[in-house]
Amino acid sequence: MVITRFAPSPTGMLHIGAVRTALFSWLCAKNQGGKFFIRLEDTDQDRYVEGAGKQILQTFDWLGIKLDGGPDHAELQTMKSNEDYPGALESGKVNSIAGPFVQSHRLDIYKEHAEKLIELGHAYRANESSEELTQLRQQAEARKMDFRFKEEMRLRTDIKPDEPHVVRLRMPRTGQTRYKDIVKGDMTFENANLDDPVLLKTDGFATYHLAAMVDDHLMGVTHVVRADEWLSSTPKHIQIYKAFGWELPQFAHVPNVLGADGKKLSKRHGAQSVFEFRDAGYLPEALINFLALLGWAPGQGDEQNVFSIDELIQKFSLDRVGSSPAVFEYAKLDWLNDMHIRRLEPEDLANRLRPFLEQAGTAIDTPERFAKLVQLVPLVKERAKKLTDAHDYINFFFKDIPVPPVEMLIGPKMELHLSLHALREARNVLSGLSDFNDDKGMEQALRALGDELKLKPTQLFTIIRNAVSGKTVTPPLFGSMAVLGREVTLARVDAAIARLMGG
RNA sequence: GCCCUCAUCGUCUAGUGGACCAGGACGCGGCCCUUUCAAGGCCUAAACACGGGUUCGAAUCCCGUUGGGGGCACCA
Repeated sequence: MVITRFAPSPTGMLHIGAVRTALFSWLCAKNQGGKFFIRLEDTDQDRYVEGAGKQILQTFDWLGIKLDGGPDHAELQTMKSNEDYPGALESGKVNSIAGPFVQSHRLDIYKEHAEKLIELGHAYRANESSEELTQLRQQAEARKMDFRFKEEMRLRTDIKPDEPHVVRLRMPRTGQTRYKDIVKGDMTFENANLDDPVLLKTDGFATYHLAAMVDDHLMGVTHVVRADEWLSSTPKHIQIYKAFGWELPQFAHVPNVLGADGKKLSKRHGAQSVFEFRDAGYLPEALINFLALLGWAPGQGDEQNVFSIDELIQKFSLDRVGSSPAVFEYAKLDWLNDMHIRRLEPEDLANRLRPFLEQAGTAIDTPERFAKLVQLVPLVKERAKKLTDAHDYINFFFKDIPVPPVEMLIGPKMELHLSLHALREARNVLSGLSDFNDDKGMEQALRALGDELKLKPTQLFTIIRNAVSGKTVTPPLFGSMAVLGREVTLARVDAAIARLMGG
């Protein structure tokens, strides 16, 4: 059984690059029919940011990523600040992965394991002050040497368990640590280049190195999928596993996501959190599709670009993840968003559009209005790249429009009186229509009128469009009038005729 | 400074020694279609970072250079 995890620290908004790492981790598990869970790594009390845990859970909710394990209400409520979130799992797990999933709830476990390592001779207690260590490091640097803990520091046994101290891993000083990374390939590290990491801090909290390894082992993680920045500490982690005599998981270090300038993604590159993408009108399906393509491609002659989430799960594999950093570019995201918008069923799209329309000032607050929206959806889905684009196309269906100014009602290369005449004739045709819902019939009739008046389609239709919508850019005219209905359409045409007569 | 790592069109990528004068997608430009805006169809431009090897033959293997990214904490 494949088990993967995403283990962020609640130190702020989940970065879009981190989301991609999480996505790969999740896809890896789901592709194998495995499990995926979230663990909150809140072992650094100083960096903790209130509300971050909640936001992380919310992020996965919005993305539609279901967890097989994660912090539950009880755990969330007892975090440094109450992080409870309605969408959290009831019991912390749905698939028998052992919790708790918040590291501050597992302090005893880490302590116990640190002691075990001391017993085994793979770790030791130390109590140099950070000032002392800083000084030693500076001295080493001054002599252009790499700082290493001295042997006498690594062999102390005089520190009592009850006095303040840290526990450090005693790394091997010779030989190499090797492993095969799923994305980076064969890795070799000279142990001589590595120093002893702190496992347990003076405050009793474990560091990442200890906590994450102990948890991954205890929780049965088979594939450690994490960001590139962990690559160089992997040999330390492998030594921890070895010290315990545990079977090694597979490691996969996924490369960073870069901004358009080739630098690591940061605030000045625009959107950071998925919430910003959500608010900008992106679909979770599109974001996931886009993120998946950042570093992964199906390959083997498969040139598909647009993937549903299920297709991604089916085709994804970690060993096809590239090992070089990828640049985040909005153009393709926008295109994918467009593609995914079109794939949605009308009702589904209408529901997703609703909050954006309401925010833009068009309330969809009655069943009638919603039904109208659903009717409209086919007319706008090809035109909207983002959910925020729809409002401009559809607002004139939901509210009264001011009578357009005279200039707008004069057709291209036409005179006022001719435009007026054309509009009157159009009104006659429209009012004579037996079935106003039949946009094809409507089109036929109006085209016939255009021929009769010796007007180009553009000329006639521009006048009608502007009169009926008050806009120069709209969804297809005939479908629009059909949705607008006979009454409203004719009223607007009449108002336009009156305006032209006045002018 | 030291360690690790990466390098194909502007961007995401396919490519695992001959099938590659390098394929796809986005974007760009053009044409067609067209009631506006889109969409769609067709077409064009656009890349193997550089220098050395190895080999009959290299985008693919090796070495170096350059450039990018990451790491070197009682942070994760």
